[in-house]
Amino acid sequence: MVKRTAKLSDVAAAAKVSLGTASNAFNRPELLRPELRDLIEKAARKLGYLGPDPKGRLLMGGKTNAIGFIPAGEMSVATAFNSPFLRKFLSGVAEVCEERGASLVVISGAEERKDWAIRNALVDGFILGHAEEVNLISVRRRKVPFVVMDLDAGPDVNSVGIAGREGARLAAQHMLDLGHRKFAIVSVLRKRGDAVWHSPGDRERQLSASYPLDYEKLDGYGDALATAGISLNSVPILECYPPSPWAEAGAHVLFERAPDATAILVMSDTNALGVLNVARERGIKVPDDVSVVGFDDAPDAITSSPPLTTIAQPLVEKGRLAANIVFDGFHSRHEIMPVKLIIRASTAFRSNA
Amino acid sequence: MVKRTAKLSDVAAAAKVSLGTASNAFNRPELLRPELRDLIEKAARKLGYLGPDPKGRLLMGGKTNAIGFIPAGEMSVATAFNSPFLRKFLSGVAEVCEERGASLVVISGAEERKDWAIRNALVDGFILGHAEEVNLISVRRRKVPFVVMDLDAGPDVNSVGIAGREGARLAAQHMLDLGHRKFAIVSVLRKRGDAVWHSPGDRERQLSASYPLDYEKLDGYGDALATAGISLNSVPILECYPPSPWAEAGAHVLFERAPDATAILVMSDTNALGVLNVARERGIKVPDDVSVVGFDDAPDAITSSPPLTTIAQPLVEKGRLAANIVFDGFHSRHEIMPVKLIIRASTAFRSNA
DNA sequence: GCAGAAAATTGAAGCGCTTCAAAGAAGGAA
DNA sequence: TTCCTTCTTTGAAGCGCTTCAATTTTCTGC
Repeated sequence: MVKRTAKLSDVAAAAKVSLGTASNAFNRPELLRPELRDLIEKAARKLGYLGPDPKGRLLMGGKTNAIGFIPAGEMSVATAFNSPFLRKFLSGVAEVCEERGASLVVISGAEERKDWAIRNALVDGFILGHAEEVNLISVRRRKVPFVVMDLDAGPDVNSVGIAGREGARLAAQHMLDLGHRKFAIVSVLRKRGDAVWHSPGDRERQLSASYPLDYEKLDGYGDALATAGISLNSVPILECYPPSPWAEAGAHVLFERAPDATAILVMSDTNALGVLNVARERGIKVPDDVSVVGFDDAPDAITSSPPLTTIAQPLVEKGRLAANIVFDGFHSRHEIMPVKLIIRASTAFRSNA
Repeated sequence: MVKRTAKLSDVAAAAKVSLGTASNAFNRPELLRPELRDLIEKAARKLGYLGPDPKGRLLMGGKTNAIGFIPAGEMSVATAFNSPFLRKFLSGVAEVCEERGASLVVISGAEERKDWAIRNALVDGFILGHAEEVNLISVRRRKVPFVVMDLDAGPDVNSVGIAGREGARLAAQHMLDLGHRKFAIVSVLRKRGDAVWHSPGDRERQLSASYPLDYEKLDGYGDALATAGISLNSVPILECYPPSPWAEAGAHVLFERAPDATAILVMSDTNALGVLNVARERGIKVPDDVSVVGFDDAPDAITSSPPLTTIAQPLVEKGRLAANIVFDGFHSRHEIMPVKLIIRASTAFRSNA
């Protein structure tokens, strides 16, 4: 005899009150006479009833009191937690969740399972790390508010991005101001894999696995270089997957194939830190021999050696904004957050060449 | 005229099939004749029906396919994401979630709201960062599997801990082996606030806001020191809240009040890194003037300068184990994970005093 | 002690879906 | 043609709770 766990109706019966009253006893106790409340509580205790099951409540048009975060592309949640960039972003999201008394659901699972998870996640809205086609479709079906990060996915889709082109322009301009003329770019490879090298000169160069934001940054670098008469097309580009040890492997490729570059423009701090480490390893002095400028201002950009010059984006604020948009149920907000150049110690005047 | 969003029964009606069949069309399509299935799909499309609402399914005894993580005590989720310790632990948890196709819910909210969140979280189980009385009660009510970290909360409660006493013993013994005889201990203050200083000599010394694990470590230090005839009671203890800038503030207190200590035993790497930073700032050379040993082997222990000697605990494995215990629905497992001494560069032979 | 207002309780109708025993159809063997 | 399988589809019973209009009880003031 498996005795089912007691439910609200059992308690109501035991206390000889109606189901509605029993419900109120737990949710709006101020509505009933104290003595009745006691009676019900007593009955509940006797039956081992532990309060309303959230599953029941939910159905009645209830909120789940949680929002979901979907990491971009094939990124695993474990990777996400380890990314300084996402960590800071997520703390912004978490702050808002906390303020609103909601929980944060990190959706995991690769490919098909992820899609299933999106369709079934018990959340009131989503933050998409980036909009993959598939996910976007599934998210749309849910008919809940959502926001896409770093990508304009259409006028009817909330998005929060940054002034990527402007940021990149600032980074490159900074290098130009320091007298640099020999550049190399490290772009972000958005899927796990070996770094991809793009030699200068090929007008049709296409990055292999990049996001729109990465192209924006490329344009921004180009904007600045153009003012000095340098064609973006003459600059080599390395696409590199940021997590360790890919960043380091990529950095080695970089130093081997572009040994004469004195200014390295990196689209992500994680990659930039990899460059710094490998430079040290190879006896290349930063910033004496080579200057490096990153992007994002991840938390460890400040503690690296040397501390990294980078383009800061307001990561925590970005997370907060995204979360608030979802909680407030907006439907077509497009926010672009400002960026700024943070000069630390990884850039210096070009040494006399 | 607000037109309610279509539900499964509408689809069934439109396709002139029973509710049950409609349900199967979406969940076990192989059960129906292909043509019927098409019919239903067509009807669904026409009505703008986007597939079964997870809320409905849930009620039918369904799993939520998610487990919840409850940060210890008053720690905010934002803080949790920024703690190197928890980050690594959580990536272990996330790995398992991913393998099992489940999501990870990070429960937030302070005090009362948190309790509400626990009672209402849509999860199949919990991992408790630490067992606070209140939370434990609420978690219990949920009648779902859960596991408590770093604390034995009773025989019927799953727990995953580490060999804290042994680890601390190793740390202190290492210092003894290096010839140190003047110690200071930095313990973990488990609530936000200024560091608390405990002078040596008071036999009744009670830490003010510490967890059982912290006392275990204290015992471990004591075990080792005893072998050298040093009484734990003669060693000053600083209790310090680990996040920045408290760690640094605490470290200043430490150096002011225990200027003659040459060996600092720190119960958390986060605090140890604070000590390292402040030492540098004050011109104290580590490990030449002072040796420091941490605990946890947080990710940044390896990149600090100098790299931190510490007691490693298998954080990722710990997260994995905890998650698996919850998913597998165990009820009284008590696991203790091993620790080991990792010698890096923050400890050295005592300089001739 | 009574009418009317205020407070407390009830009951029934869902919320949207899954499940499962049972009924119905279609197909084969005799 | 009839009986027995096997494959499909149905129907009804929940899952556990909330809500709200309607009803009943209790309280006020005179």
